[in-house]
Amino acid sequence: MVTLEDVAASAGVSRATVSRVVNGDTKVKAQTRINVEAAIAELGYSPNPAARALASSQSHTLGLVTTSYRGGFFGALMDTVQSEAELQGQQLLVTQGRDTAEKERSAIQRLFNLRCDGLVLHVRAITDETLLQLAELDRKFIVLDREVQGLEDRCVVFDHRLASALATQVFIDAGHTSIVCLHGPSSRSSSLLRRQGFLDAMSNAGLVPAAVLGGEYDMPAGYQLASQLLENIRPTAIYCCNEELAIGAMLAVTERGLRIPQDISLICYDSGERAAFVRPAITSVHFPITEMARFAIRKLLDNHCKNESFLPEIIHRDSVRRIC
Amino acid sequence: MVTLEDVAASAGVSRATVSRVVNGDTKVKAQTRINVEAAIAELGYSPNPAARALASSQSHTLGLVTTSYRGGFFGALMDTVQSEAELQGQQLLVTQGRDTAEKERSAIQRLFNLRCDGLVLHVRAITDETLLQLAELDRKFIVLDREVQGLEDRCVVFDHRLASALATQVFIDAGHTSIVCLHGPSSRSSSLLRRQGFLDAMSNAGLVPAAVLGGEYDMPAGYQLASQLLENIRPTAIYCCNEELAIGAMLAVTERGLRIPQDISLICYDSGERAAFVRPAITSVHFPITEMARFAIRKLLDNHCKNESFLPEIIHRDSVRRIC
DNA sequence: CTGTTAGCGCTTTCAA
DNA sequence: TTGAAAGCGCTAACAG
Repeated sequence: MVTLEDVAASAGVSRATVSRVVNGDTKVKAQTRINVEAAIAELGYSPNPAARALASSQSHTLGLVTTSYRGGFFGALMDTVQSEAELQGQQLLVTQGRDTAEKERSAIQRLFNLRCDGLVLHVRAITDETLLQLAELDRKFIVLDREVQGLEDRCVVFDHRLASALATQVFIDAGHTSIVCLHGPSSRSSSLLRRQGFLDAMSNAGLVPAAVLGGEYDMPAGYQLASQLLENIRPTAIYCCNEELAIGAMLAVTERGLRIPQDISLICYDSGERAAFVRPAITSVHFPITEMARFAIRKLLDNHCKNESFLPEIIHRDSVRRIC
Repeated sequence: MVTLEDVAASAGVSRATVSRVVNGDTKVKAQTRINVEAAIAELGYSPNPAARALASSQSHTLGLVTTSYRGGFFGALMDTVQSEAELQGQQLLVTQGRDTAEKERSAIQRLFNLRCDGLVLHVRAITDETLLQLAELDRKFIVLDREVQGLEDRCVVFDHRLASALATQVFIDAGHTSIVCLHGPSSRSSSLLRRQGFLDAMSNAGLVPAAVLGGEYDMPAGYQLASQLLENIRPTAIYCCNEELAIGAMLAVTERGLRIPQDISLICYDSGERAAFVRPAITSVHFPITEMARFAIRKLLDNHCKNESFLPEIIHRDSVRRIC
């Protein structure tokens, strides 16, 4: 491997000067810079990150802790976070928490031991208290999609309850009265909030839910819940708290020879992964996780970053029928 | 941050000794080891990876280049590769190639510039030639699911053609004669091989395909191809070259009021992500990508690793009906 | 079994 | 605007 020293020798300058041009320091004579750059190109020099990290005590490495790697949601998250990190000249280390507090804690610990400059945390199991402790240790991190009391300035949040209510309102405005809600695990607060938003909108409209069923946030759950539901009742609208649930429900609905939206209307919570790509395309409330992730990275690297707020947005597609 | 030196001072030994116990060197007196370990625990010492990398010229970092982050396949790949890497005490840097040769090349370059000790490449667009050149540069890498002429010892491969033929044979053995094949993009060789395997089995059995349709490897494509198909013909069996395609096809089939497997049987190529989890569970040929990925990491770290071969396996589930 | 001693390749004062 | 020099925290011979 060619080193700074090699470049310095080849360009006839000191190592310090090469370091300056590599790091874009302005105090270098134009001609010197040109010479050095030529030497770099000729030798194919690329700085050794370890040496750089050791000397500067900055690893230029960010960490991301997620709940799991499975599901479309993760791909989108990972994609955005990494693109943004690279844009800012940082590398990214990713680790999954696998839904237990202990694993999340150790993942975070490991990433800090690896000397990450900062972490984006998309975690569920770990307690607020642990997060608070971490903050006191002066660790740099941002919490994605979770509100931690006392750490508001480090949280990038979204109003799931409002978003959910808005989505439900679409059904109500279209004249539906027999509406069911399929939601995720009660162990997740964002899941509870979505369910609550649904209930808000219903009671506001003076409506009683046809049913409210919960399970995992995956396709089989959607399929099963919807199947079980349709054995007993025949609602005109189903609201699904994520995309996987919605696709599972679609399968169950169509399997029974019912059509969407002619017989049953559908709306889901989405992160832009698949709702738009199935047929019929599903009308949804957009959960701007990618925008939020991008903002999280910016915030991590720039302390003066002003807080941004993310508003729910309804995306009208083809899965809602208007009832006269 | 506490350093080796701090630990050495606290334990009353030299830095070399601490380094020895940290690295599991055997030549340390039991009592000394205990003292040092106590000091490490007390001080909460964790080695600085940059210093370690600089001194040893080993980064303990592996790289993974994938085509994309989207789709269930990637999550599974990433999950296995990372778990295995961690098991071996390595971290993992992941980058996506995004399906262009140029991006794949630069991703690989970047990872090597970052001083990764080795790379797992799951790439499509880059040419064999480029890979060959890389090998001559003495870069350490393993190519996943692709056969490169002259680089056989660095490739972890799977016989897609055979696997696909085996899957098709299941239909044939069950008495089906009107079989269609839904395959992926013709730009991918593994996609072509799967298609070819289907044709092999059909012609072996003296059967003519009811249809052979190709498109993207995703759910919308599966939905569209199957819909279009069912407008015109009514086969008794559909073979899908991946899981997404199969789920899209299921949607189209059930939407028409047809049942699986009563009216139409289904088999798909799978990587263990979803075929087992939809209803009915889809009979499939298992593509052991996780096993292959795990092996790739081992091979990367152990040159004497003997080659392993991965055999296709049929997993019988509930989507195939026997025709008398 | 343990300590001493050079570096690894870079950044960063401090002078010049 | 440039160079000299002192580390950053660790590993790896080499002695002892």
